[in-house]
Amino acid sequence: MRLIIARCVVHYTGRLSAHLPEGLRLIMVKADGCVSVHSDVGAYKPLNWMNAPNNITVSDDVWEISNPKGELLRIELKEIVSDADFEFDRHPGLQKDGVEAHLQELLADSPQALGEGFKLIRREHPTQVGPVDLLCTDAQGNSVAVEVKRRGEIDSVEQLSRYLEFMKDDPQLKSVRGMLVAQEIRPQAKELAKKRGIDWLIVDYDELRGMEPSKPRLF
Amino acid sequence: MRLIIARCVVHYTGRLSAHLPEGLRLIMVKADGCVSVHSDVGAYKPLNWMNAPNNITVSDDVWEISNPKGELLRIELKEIVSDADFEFDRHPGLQKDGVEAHLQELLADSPQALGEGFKLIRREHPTQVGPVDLLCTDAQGNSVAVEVKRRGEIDSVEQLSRYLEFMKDDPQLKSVRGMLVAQEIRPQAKELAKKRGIDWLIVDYDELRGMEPSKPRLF
DNA sequence: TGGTGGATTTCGATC
DNA sequence: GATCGAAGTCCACCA
Repeated sequence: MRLIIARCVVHYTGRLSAHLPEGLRLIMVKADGCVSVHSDVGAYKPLNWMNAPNNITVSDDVWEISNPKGELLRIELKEIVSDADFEFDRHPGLQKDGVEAHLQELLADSPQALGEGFKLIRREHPTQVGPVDLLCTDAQGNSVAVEVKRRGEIDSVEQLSRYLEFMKDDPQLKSVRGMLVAQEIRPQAKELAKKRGIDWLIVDYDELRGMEPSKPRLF
Repeated sequence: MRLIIARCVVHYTGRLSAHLPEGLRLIMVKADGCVSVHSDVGAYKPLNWMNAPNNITVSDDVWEISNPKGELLRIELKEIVSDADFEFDRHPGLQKDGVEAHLQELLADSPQALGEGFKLIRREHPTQVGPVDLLCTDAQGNSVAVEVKRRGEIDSVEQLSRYLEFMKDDPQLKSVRGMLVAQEIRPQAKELAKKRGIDWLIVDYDELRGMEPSKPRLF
């Protein structure tokens, strides 16, 4: 990884045009050819960037980074304050816990959290327009298509609506209804769900993790 | 901006849990207290990060960065390869050109670009599920709900469909129809629009910029 | 290779 | 502070 602190002017043309007037910034060049320009504010987003694969040409104090999509990043170096290169070992992967997949897993283990008498029929139930997260039956034995999200938004309701549109034609299923389950649901998503006759439920991740599974797990 | 190259172990707990085993990485600490951890791959995303505002406590070789939302980033420094600090001037802003807001503005100025006899009723017309970008009338005086996008995709059609779903219940509006306007529209979005009876129109940004406004602007 | 859906999305505007 | 939509979103997965 090469780290350059330099006074520079930056231009990007591609999906839009963006221009940075002269100023002191960090230019980061990674082992895979990625280039990013950082200011001294904001942890996440660089001011400008070019993801790999890139073609980098350097002539005098002008860098031109281009990619096959026709995007171009042009960096004019006015004054270099620092220039350092470091050799990194291959990065060991990042381990994550608590994302949607895990939430779905917990609910599959404890379908009673969705409602009394709920039973899991199967996970990732296929439809013509994609898999439904959880297919359950309620206490009355009617089918319930469950869409699991970390955060429920309007798109989640749309997605579930599409599934239901197709599932209602499935003679195997008995009067299927939809349920959006998330740790948090936006008001507009609730509005739309209501209009579409879709139930919604807020669940607590930590609470779920502490629940007794309806069936003991194998590990 | 402080740049540390170090062999380190990182843990994040907050919206989820994430763990990085020991490895050589870049730790970036910005003037506003933002902290990010970068590997040598990928321009855009840090492996871990904490956006401002943060509380940073350092004891020996362990950094603990916490924020008011209860998130915690813990960095255990095993070996420091490099540690450098730089003073940046205040960042001059990034200028962007060609984004959706600007496109909407141009179309509001020149509604005739949408069709002969088109007139603007208002921008950001509210519905229960969000505001419609432009509400116009066509030459016949019928309402047209216009969704403006840089790039029209399936979601854009879904979004416009939702608006229409609610607008059709509005007695104020006369036989409202929808129109998707973008610099580029995906084939699948055109398909879906056609199926939904929604018109679509490709507009040229530079051409629009050169158009005579239907009403002169005040600046 | 293109489409789809998730993300510690982030970011900005608006209420 | 909450909410909502855009983003040069990025990214992984899968057909």
